[in-house]
Amino acid sequence: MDSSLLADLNEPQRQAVMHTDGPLLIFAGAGSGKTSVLTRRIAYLIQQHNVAPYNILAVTFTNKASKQMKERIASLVGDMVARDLWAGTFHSVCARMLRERGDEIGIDQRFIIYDTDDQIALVKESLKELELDDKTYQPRAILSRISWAKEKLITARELRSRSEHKPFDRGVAAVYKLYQEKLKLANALDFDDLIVECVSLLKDSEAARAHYQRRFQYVHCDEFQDTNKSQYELLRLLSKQHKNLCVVGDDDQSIYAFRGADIQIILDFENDFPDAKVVKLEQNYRSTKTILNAAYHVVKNNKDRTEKRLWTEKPDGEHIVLMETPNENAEGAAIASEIRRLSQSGDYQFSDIAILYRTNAQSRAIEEQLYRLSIKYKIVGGLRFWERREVKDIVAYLRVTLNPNDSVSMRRIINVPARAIGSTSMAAVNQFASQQGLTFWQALKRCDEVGLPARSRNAIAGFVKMIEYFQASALRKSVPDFIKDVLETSGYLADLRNERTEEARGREENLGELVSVAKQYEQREAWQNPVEAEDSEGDDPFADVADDLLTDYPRELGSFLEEISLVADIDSYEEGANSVTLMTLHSAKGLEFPIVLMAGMEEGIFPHMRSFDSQTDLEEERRLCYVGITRAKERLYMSFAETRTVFGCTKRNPISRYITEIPQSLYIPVSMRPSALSNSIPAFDPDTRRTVAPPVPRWADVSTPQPKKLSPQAQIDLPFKAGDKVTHAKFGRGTVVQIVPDNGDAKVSVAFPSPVGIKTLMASFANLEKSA
DNA sequence: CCGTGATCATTTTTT
DNA sequence: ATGATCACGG
Repeated sequence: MDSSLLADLNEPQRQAVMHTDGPLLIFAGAGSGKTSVLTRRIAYLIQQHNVAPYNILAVTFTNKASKQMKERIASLVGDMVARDLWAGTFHSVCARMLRERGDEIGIDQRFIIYDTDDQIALVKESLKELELDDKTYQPRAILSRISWAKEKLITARELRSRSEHKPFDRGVAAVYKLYQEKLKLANALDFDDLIVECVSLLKDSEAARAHYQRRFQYVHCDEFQDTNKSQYELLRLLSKQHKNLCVVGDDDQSIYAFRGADIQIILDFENDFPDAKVVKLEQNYRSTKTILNAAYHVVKNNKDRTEKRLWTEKPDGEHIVLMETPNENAEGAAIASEIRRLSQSGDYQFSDIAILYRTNAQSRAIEEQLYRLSIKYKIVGGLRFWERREVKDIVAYLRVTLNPNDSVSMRRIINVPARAIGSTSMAAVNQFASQQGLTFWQALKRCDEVGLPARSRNAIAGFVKMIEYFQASALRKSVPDFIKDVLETSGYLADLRNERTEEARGREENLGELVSVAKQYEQREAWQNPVEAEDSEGDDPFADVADDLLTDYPRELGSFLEEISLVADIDSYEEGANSVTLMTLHSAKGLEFPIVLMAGMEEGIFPHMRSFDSQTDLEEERRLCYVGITRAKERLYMSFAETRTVFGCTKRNPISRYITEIPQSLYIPVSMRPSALSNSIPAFDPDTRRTVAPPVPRWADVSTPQPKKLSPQAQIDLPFKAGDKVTHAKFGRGTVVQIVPDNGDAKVSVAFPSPVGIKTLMASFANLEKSA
């Protein structure tokens, strides 16, 4: 067994695996086999050192990463053994510890988790109560400040005391305080609280501290460069007794400073743990020399990094292709046609290809062009399922059923669908509640005592009755059945059906999807978590909550809600289906693809405008670029558009500075544009931030040779010409009258039968299909 | 109380 | 461009 665990490891990797006792810092460059080392190390502990899996903790940032880790460890040591290993995200680990032991610091273990929308709602409420103006105190800004404080373990009180000369922080501190009270009242914790409260638990409860410190003989943390102060504190507390803290990270891939990740933590680790062993993994097993070279030349421009350079035994590989296009539609078209070419060559499948961009908004133009060429794609992120209105509404019903004191969810649904409980009634009930010192829910139940017209009182009484019915229903029904019950009984579905719009149809479908998600959950749980499962990472977060707390408590519903509170976009990403993957550069971290296309390599897009005035932010963006480049195994494309329409107005962006940092010998510029300007590729002048012609233009032709003057049709690849019959989704069949080129797109005039008449449509939006 | 229309701000990244 | 919020009138 020993030999198989260590067999195919290189020397530093082997050292990392075999250094079991004492703190260990592994600098793991991109593609250096980091996950492999981490999983082998854990397997090694179990098999060679007879450590019980129960005594090992592995923390990651995404569910996907932890799931993957569990699977890989299971394949090394067997399912039954791996079951007892505790592997999860920071948030899920903390949530679980708080469910087990939260009562020791006064947390009701049935707490629910508030997401960003809920948080915003709560901040708005607080602002109103404090009579603070939401223009000077924008809820988002307040919230991010509160979050900033929590990540640094700064309490409302501390924030206030250090805000002497900072009027904004004074306001924030006031909101922070009230916000926390409201959370408490709703028996809710926000994302940051999960960590913060867990740290409190370990600090303030002797018993809990002793329990967990004894238990966790070995603590591991993946993506350590992304940890913030509170998370680091948690790791230190957990590993304090046995002092076996193993962290893996890469300062060059730190891209989450905006949400509190502190790169300094990994850089200071050796100071905090003077006896730490440090291992550097610098051999890359993923990318070609060209790609690695490019990545290095970009990231080396950062000042705040430890110098290191990855190397590989792989060949030089293909040149990077740099594509210039007139606008974002043409960029999408160029990407799409290149993807088609690659797949037709037979060397690559769609699933080998990823398109990465800085912001989600960029995906639309690309999607349209992929769709045009019938290239299958899937998107990670963007409009998320769990954030859709209808889904959130129904989830709010579930939450209220579980916990009627969840004020945010209550407000959300009390009049959705409309049941004649408007703001006047709400205000009255609210006032009554604070007068009598009641919760909102208690006040609702006693609405007869509120001075309201009978009509309103009846409406409220009906609502209260409905919720009470749901509470009973939840106890005897399975989660999916219960959700169906809610959909019907609340009238939500009926309301939706009445709308008879395309949009409502879509919403209805999403709700159907919600039911099937619940079904899947139910099946998975039943299969994975036989009733006795005690400490298996079987994901019933209520497994350890004292039984007396749970009488009359629909625990299945509770754990379902927990699971869906902690999902990330990337968690739903699965390899397999043969389609191109589109996602943000952030989501791409940790993944790899034979072919990567990075779109929108322009100043203002990437680096994003918002980072222009901060050196730190620009360096973070640069690391993001590094992450993007190093996702590629074989071929890398970068594209930029000469003009781009953002917020409805068209801008001209200079080429990204990061491209200019890549040695010219590594890439081949390609112009997808017929205009005269295309004779020179713009180069970035760091002084003026403008593009200038390079000294020696080096041109290669596009894969399919382009004529000097491209007809607009060919340029955007329209499958029809004047005189052809086409079909439009709304207007039906018509005849193309005229095609006028329009800056990489085309205006197409189509004659439809009356009463529609002649319409002029933008080709890229109209989705015209040629018909016989 | 509810729906409509106007105005407005918004878009970086996410557990 | 799109979506959210707000003011007004039914």
